[in-house]
Amino acid sequence: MSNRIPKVPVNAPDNPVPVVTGSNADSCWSSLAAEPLSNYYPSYFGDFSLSINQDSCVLDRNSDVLANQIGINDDRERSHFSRSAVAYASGTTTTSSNQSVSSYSSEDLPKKSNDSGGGGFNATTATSTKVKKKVQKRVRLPRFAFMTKSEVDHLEDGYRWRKYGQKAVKNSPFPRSYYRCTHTECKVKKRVERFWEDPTVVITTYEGQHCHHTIGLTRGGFMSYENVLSTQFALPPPRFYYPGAKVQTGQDGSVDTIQSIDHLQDEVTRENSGVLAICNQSSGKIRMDQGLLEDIVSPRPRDS
DNA sequence: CGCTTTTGACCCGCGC
DNA sequence: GCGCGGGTCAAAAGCG
Repeated sequence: MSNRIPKVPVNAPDNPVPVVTGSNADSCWSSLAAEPLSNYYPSYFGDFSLSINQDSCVLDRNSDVLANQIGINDDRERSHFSRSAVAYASGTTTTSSNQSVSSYSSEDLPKKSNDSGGGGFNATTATSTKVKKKVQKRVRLPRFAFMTKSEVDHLEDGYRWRKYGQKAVKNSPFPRSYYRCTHTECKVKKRVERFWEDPTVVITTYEGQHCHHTIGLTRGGFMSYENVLSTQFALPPPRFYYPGAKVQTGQDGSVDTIQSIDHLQDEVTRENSGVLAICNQSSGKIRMDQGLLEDIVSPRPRDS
């Protein structure tokens, strides 16, 4: 991993408002492109660059490159990807083994040859580890990340997650939590951490692709956006909106401020403004407007 | 009792 | 080669 956090942000904006926004993705992207502020936080996100302007904060990689990396070849899908991506990153192979690909996780690595227990390893374990090194290959699955203004760290997204680790992050007062999907054969992982520059913002990073559907309705009764993405990773996550966020509501580029979730939902229903998902700031629940599912699931080109 | 979270130790890659 | 930091493991503790 190379996501070293710079000790001091260079030319950091005085008051960044790190929120993903923009009801019109094209204009959102163009406005960001006009003022790429990624060099404010160079390499902070490793595979990501970070773009911040007054209204938004987006983790991004070049969408075409990313589309290639995650295997979007169709122009139509690529277009959709480009329009609606919040942040994507792709995995990189970092070792030299020519064995078959495996991700660096307990599910994929050979199990320890003994179970001496604990997080510790005794001499026997160390020996077996040396053997394992020869066949071990470290690969990152495709990842995407997004930032959400939320009071709760772990946003409910319709899947069940088991926390398997927590680490202090260098130069950040906030720890990073590691979650793994509880589905038996699913290898999707997720990292959750608070943005060190703005503690009200949560950075969520998904890695991998669910091989199953969601557990259904969440406890709050909201549909997960991932429910409709469950079979295809190569689709972007929705953008998240919260009270106070600025969204472009007019064709002329006019910007409004979201007053409340209900107000936003109203706007979604009435104008089909392109808002894809709403993150309830206090509960952290992601609410899906089912009328907009088609905006998320790009129509697949059909031969017939 | 089964599942989840916590937590300290260990592994691994990378930069110096 | 060594140290640092991110990522993971797995026993113990917590919880419903």
